Amino acid sequence: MKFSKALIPTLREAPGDAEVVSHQLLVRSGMIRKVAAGIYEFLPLGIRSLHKVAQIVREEMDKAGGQEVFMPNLIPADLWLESGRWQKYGPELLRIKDRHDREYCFGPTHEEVVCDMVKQTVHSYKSLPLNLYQIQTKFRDEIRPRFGLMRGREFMMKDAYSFHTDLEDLDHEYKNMYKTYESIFKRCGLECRAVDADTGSIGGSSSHEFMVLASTGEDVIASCNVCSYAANLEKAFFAIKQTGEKPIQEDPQEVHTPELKTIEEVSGFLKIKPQQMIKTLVYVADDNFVIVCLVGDRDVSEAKLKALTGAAEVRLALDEEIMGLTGVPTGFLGPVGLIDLIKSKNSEATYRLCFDRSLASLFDGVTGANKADYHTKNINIERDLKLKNDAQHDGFVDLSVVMADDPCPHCAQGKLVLMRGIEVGHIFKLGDVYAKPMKVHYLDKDGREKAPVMGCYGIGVSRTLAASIEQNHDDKGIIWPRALAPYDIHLMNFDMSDETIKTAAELYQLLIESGFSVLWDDRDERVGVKFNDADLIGNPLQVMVGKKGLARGCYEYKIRKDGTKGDFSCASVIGEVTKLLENL
RNA sequence: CGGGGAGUAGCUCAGCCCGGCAGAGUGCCUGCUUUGGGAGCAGGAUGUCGCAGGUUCGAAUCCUGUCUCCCCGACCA
Repeated sequence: MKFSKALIPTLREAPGDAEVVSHQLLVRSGMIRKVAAGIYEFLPLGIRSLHKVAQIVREEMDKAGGQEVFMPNLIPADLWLESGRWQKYGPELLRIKDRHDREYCFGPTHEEVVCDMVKQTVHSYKSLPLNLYQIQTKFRDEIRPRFGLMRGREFMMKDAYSFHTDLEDLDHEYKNMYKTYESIFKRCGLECRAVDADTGSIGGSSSHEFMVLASTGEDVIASCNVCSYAANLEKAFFAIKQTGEKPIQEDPQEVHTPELKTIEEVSGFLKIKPQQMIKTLVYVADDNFVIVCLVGDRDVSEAKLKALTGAAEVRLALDEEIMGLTGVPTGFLGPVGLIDLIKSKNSEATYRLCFDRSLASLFDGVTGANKADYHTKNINIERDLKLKNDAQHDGFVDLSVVMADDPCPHCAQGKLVLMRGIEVGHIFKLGDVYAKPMKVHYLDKDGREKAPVMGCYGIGVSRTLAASIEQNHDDKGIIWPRALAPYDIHLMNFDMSDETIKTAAELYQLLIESGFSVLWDDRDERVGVKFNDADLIGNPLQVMVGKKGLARGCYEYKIRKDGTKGDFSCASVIGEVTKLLENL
């Protein structure tokens, strides 16, 4: 492509609404433009790179036995009513009516449609297993789209759905997809990590996320510095430290703590560490109270709380609600005697008391005395709460967020390190949670009607593009790996003399005929302008034609990634270019 | 939805407090000069000052309403 004919509106400055570097560079390099919040158009350069990601995904999915299909993104409400998600899904689901007042939604995901497809077409175990995938635009009406392509409302996604006769076969396909995802992201040149993930509201038994490590990532992952353990913060847990401390065995003792409500205030006043305190928080999970006790310096994971209670929404209780439930002002609650207190005060309320695993290694703790302005010292879990100091005990549940340096749950030596990541892929074992309500079934060998077990596997195609830039850029612009670059070669002529232009034109033809994709900056611009645009756009290899080089019988080149410059003799250019591009 | 901020030339933004000809830089067009890392000179085009209403002789500027966008939070396969 000749630059002079191409629509490549590069910008010197990034638009003010672009916050993260991938968004800034995608806009500045003329790849995308915003049309509305979270909705972007792809210009010629952008769509080339997007297609590269899609093509890698397609090739690897096909290699893994997937079959490409294409489903509508306008989906009749009937299908979503059948699965029950029409009611369950919130305002994130964009609903629309046609001229006959029939209801539809824009597909944020396609379990319903693919189930319908399989229901209509598969009737025998002989047709299974199946892995059907599509690469298509999704729409989710996100509350707050942000960060350009990283969290758009409309975005390109590869979603795959597999159907199996049994769980064993699903396990096999899950591993197959896991490996396929590793190959896909490797081919995209991304440093990627698979982590244990929360299955969230989609349900199912097992789930991994594929995370691109980047400081601008929206997710936090915890990983072990010794073994391979890695998990999303929503799911990560830690090993219980065996402190070796023995309880002093003194009797619980009330201490006067006037107006001291927070962990910091009380621990400061009593000159103890926050780790020595038992924090007691009251949550409202849908319409029920859940009282969570955990070690003072830790935070409750609302994701884990949701998973434990099955609630759709959880929030901290208001001060009035806590007073109404317990009669104790916020800040002075403690687990000892709390249930009796609630029973006497408020027999109507539905509530639940949970102890986080972090408490399993706590001795001689301090907690609220369940009356205003008093705390209690010398609380021992085993003696005073009748819970064993042992995380395996039923009385403890996992409700806290891990912290940096927590001991790894999988190996003896490791500590957890926290880092940020961008979720580019997610794989799930779904089981029959969609197939059952959608009445998908087939006949097995014995002629019995059965529901297939399903897996589902997503890749954020447009997000992968953004993630690549987050991971590969410098202050000049994008540094594309060759696999995703819009063009292999960015050709420039240094002057507009007849000889230089003619030589450049011949080289341009030769490179194309040799199978390279070439963007030729043939504009009558100064060298600096061309270099700056070339660095901004970030194609892996720049090739320059100019009088000085030609006088030596050479073309010049620069490798975008590391700035290496050099010459190749005009005669051997194809061999040299081939060699250089092999490593880019 | 709560809190904060912004909408003025393609882009970045000034002007608004204190009402009085619509601005700068960059980009764009023309010409000349220049040409190895965002050149110089000269000339030129470009605006529903987000939208609607109000106050006023007069509104980008003051008032009211509204829409859009951004940030933080809540939310989120």
